[in-house]
Amino acid sequence: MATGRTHRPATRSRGIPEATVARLPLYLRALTALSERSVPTVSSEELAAAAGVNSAKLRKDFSYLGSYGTRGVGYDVEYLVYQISRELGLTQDWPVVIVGIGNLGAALANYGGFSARGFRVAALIDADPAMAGKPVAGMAVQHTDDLEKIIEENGVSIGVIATPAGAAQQVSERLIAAGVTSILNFAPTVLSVPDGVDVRKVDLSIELQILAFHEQRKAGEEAAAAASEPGSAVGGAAPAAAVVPPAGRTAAEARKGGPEGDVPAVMPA
Amino acid sequence: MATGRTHRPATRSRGIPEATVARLPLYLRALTALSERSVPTVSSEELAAAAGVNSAKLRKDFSYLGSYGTRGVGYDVEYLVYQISRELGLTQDWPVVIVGIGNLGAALANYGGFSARGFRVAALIDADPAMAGKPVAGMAVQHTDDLEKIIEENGVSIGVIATPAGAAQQVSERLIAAGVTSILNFAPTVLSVPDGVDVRKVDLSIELQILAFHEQRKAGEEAAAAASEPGSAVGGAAPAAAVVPPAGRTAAEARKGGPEGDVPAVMPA
DNA sequence: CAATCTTTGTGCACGCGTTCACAAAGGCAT
DNA sequence: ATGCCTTTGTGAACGCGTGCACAAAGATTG
Repeated sequence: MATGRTHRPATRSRGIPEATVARLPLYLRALTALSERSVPTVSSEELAAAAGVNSAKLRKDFSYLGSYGTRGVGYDVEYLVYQISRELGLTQDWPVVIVGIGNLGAALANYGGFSARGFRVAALIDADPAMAGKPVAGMAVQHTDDLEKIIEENGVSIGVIATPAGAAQQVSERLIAAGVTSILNFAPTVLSVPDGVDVRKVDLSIELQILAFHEQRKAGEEAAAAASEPGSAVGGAAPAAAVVPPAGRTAAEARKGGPEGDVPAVMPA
Repeated sequence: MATGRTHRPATRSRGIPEATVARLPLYLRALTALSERSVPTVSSEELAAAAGVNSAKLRKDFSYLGSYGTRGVGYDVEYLVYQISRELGLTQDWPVVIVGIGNLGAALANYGGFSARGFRVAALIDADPAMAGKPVAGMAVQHTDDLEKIIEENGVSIGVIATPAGAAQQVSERLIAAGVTSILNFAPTVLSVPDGVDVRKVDLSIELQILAFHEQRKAGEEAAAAASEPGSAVGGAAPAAAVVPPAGRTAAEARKGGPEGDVPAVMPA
């Protein structure tokens, strides 16, 4: 289609919706699996099933990248792998540093998924002098003192923070000052960074808490179906109200009931 | 406001938007920190800043839970901690099992953020017989054979999968058959589960790929600002196009150019 | 007790993302 | 070459989430 497309680059190049970008790695993974099985083409329906999304959504996502795909046939697997890789910037090599080599940092260093996708762990950095020099994932841990030097010498622009929460902000500032412009943060803190720096956060306990919310809702509905006792219906198998509300309130306490009226039941008089 | 609230429970109890639920743990963390510093009250503005969100959004989020908060003053920290904990189901104890005790599984087992939030690691399970009995995080690893028994005896409803991708689907099926209804999946695969089972996925490499996309865009814009050479502008410091497009295409290849016109430059004739 | 000041709670509008549904496009069989 | 059949690409409608802006509520001060 080298014919009628001279006016769209600006619209599309920066116009790929964030939600679509977040799904591209998913498609890429599914396509890679198909590629390894030497499947030549896939329909949007098949690929959508493999990636766990709606086929219409997948087609719209691909439409932002361009018109790859042949009507009546589907998409060429290899070609699409290449296009998505290129769009995501995976046709080049991204050196990353991991800061904070505790349990999680070590797990990340050993994680095969990084190198498989064009990411190269350039260095492991830790603040503990006792860690310095120790081999983790076949690589010697380096001390925080050399952070700036490491970033600059390796041209690192992506940093992974796996430190305790208390150290994260300071580490991020040093990383950014040294030239890092993208951060993947595993520390349970909100990082404040200047404009132009991207931060993505992964918080393991948050995910569990979201699951707990839904789990509780399921249990609550079950119980509500059996008996509609407002005081003790919530919290299926495990004993509810292991925590009592704090006593630090005075006026507000008496005034406000819980949302369902089940709080008074567990509130101390 | 204890007066006119007799018709809302149904609207609210199941009406908390998913986006709000996902932010509650964030608020909870910020509030816990304030609580430890013995701060009695916070305004929506302050709390929003601490949680890294917009204050209007925070107030709207809280409004789904009920009318906690006092106009002119703010929110009572302790009271809010309790309300959010209760809403998230953290006032009860959730036993979880971790399946797959590799680097990541071990890191999760050692992760303090779980027990701090009402989650209790009930068991560590691995398929490798050599792992069985080994202590990880002060707990003996158990073999997959006993998975069902462990789930039932401990009343586990939340499972964490940290196995290789190939084993994840089968593990999930066994977990679900044994009674688990919520799964946190770290394996890079799409799990297909029956209705009523919640799955949340965390994929470390996907997060990095999203960062790489933005990183590439930054580099591309920089380069585009300097020179507007369409063939080689993309890919700042690192050499672009380390991967060449596959040769498996015939007709489609000639027909379709890249989105910016930069594909022809790296395509083999 | 009245006036003022602070901060919540929310109605409203806007924009993004999702989904439906279908016309256009291309392969394939006859 | 023609018609049929499959699948893409996308216009349009819908719904959710976000942010603004303000009225209502309560504390506080004189």
